[in-house]
Amino acid sequence: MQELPKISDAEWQVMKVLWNESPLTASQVIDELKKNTTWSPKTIHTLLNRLVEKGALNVDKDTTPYEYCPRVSQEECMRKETESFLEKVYDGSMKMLLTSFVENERLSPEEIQELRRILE
Amino acid sequence: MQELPKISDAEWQVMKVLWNESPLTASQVIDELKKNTTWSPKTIHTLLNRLVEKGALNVDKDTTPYEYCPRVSQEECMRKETESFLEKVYDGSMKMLLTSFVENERLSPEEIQELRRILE
DNA sequence: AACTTGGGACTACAAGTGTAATATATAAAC
DNA sequence: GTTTATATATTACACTTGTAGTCCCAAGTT
Repeated sequence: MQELPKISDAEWQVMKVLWNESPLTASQVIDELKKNTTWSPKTIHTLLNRLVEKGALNVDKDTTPYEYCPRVSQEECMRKETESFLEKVYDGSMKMLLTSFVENERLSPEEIQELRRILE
Repeated sequence: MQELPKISDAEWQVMKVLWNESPLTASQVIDELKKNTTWSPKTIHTLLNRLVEKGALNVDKDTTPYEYCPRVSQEECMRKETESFLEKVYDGSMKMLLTSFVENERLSPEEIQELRRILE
């Protein structure tokens, strides 16, 4: 696959909406984001456009209004973000992350159970 | 405790040096970072100063040369970074993170063993 | 004492980000 | 068809970040 563009924090929220369901028009994205943010519609337009410029979204200009959909896979973006986060904060060590998570008691017993199940 | 300042990617590398050992002079930090980066000493000075402005580092100006040491704990910064990363990428779900990590087979069997041990 | 050098202060500067406002084109309503 | 709303494009603007460069001064060097 191609280069993964760098997606900023605010942009991630937009991408998540479209990864969840697409294609969507700008207004649909705006409606969806109203639930979790206080962003002005203009702001969301800006973010959509930036994401298109970056190659993270595709815009279909043949429809009216335009429709947007992701051009990069959520899995890959997650992978890349996770990697750079782990590298930055935990020197790339998932073990350290989990350790500090457990030590800080940020997991309920049920969650720990679930995690162990995942590791089977 | 006080507000945790926002520490950028490059700044994290500087902080890690000082979390590892402090106080250190700028030149000592520079020497240490030479191992992992190609940054000019000037760049590192800038980063040190920014971190002082942000309140992440303390500088002792009574010594010559100045000595720097962290004012914020690594644990807290890790916690905060982890939280916002998890929120941004995995909707706050450690379970999703671990799941996708396992599914992508980014863990060796030994690592999985270790992780399970941690979860005891 | 003059000269050089390393440290520190201040300055630079473009790209990226958060957060929009304004202007224009187009479609819907009347 | 003209007005009105809506969608799209263009512009704004301060702050952060990466990445240094320049200027000045005190401490050693000759």
